[in-house]
Amino acid sequence: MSEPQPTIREHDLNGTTYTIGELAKEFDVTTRAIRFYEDEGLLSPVRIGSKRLYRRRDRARLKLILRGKRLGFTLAEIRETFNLYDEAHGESQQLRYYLSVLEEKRQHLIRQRADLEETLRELDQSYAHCEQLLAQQEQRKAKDQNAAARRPTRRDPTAATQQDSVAN
Amino acid sequence: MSEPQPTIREHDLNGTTYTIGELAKEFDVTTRAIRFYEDEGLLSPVRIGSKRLYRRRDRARLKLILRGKRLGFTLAEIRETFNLYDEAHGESQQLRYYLSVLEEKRQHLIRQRADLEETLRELDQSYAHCEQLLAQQEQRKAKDQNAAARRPTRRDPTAATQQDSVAN
DNA sequence: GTTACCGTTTACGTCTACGTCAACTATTTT
DNA sequence: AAAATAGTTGACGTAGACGTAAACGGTAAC
Repeated sequence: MSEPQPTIREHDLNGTTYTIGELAKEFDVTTRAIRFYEDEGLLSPVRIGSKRLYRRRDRARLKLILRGKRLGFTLAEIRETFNLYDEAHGESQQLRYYLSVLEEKRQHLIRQRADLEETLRELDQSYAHCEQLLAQQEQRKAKDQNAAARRPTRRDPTAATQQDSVAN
Repeated sequence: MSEPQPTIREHDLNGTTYTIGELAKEFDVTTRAIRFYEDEGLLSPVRIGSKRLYRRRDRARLKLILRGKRLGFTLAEIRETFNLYDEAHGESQQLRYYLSVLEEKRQHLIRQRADLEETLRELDQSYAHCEQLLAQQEQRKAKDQNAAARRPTRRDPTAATQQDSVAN
C-alpha cells in the first residue's frame, strides 16, 4: 500500500499542495487547459524543479475561473477581476474605481439572471405542454385498445402488446 | 414627412415584416451576424427578390438566439433546441425524448443559476468590504483634517472645503 | 535496464462567431 | 446624372480557448 501522503517534497511548502494532474482530475479539466490559464496569467503555481505545484490560493482561483467560464466570462475578464481584486488595497481612488467595476458586473449578472429565469419559465411551459400532448396520446391509445377489446376477433390476443411497439 | 408605414411591398405578406437593417438596429447586432445565423440554419427569412424579409417568427427566434448567447449557449445548441421544438409534434417516442432533453436543459440552467447566485453573493461581500475600507479612509482623512484644524495656521479659512475636493 | 507514468516545452491545428473588405445591385435623394 | 443609402454574395482574416502531436526528463515498479 502506498502512503496517502500527498507526495510533497523539497523542504515542504507549508500547507496543502496539488499537482497539476490532481487538480485536473478534481475539476475535470485537462492539464493543457490549466497550463493555458497560467500562460494567460490566471494562475501562478510554485515550481519544484520543473514541476508545477499548486497551493490553496491557486485551487481557489481555478474554481473561480471555471465558474466564471460557466457564466460566459472570457479569460481576459476573469483575469481583470483577479488583478483588480489584488490591487484594490490602498487608495480611495482605486477603491472607488473597483466599486464601479463591481457595480457594472452586478448589472451584468442581474441581467443574466433575468434571462435565466425567463428561459426557465419558458422551459417549464414547454415541458407542461409536452406532457399534455403525451397524456392525450396515452388516452387515445387506451381508447383504441378498448375498442379492440370490445370486438374480440380470433386474432392473436397479444395484438395489443404489439400495437404498443408500433410507436417504436 | 415620410409615411410611418413599414415600407412593405410585393403583394404584402400578411403580418408585420422587418428588413435586416431594422432588426439589426432593434437588437443591436450587425447585419453580418444576422446573415451568419441564417447560414447556420437558425433563421429562414423570406426573400423578396434578393432582399431578406423577416417575419414575426424570425424576430422571435432572433430574440431567443441572443438570449441564448447571453446565457453562454453555442449556436449549435440553440439550433438543436429549435429543431427539436419544431419536430416534437407527433409521436410519444419523440415527445418522451424531447422531455428528457428539456430536463437536461433544466439541470444545466439550475446549475448555472446556482453559480450566478453564488457569484452575486461574493460580489456583494467584496462590495461591502470595499465600502468599509473606503469609510476607514474617510475617517482617517477627517481626523487628519481635525488635527490640522486644532492648530490653525494663518492659512486660507476655506482650506477645509478645498480639502474635500482632494478626494475628487 | 526498460517499461510505465507523470510532467514539461514548443509548435502547429481547430472550431466558433463573427469582422472586414471588395465588388455589385437596386432604390431614393439631390 | 450623380451621389447617397441599404442590401447582396463571396472570400479572407481573426480572437479566444484550447486540442493534439512530438520530443524529452524524472522516478517508481518490475
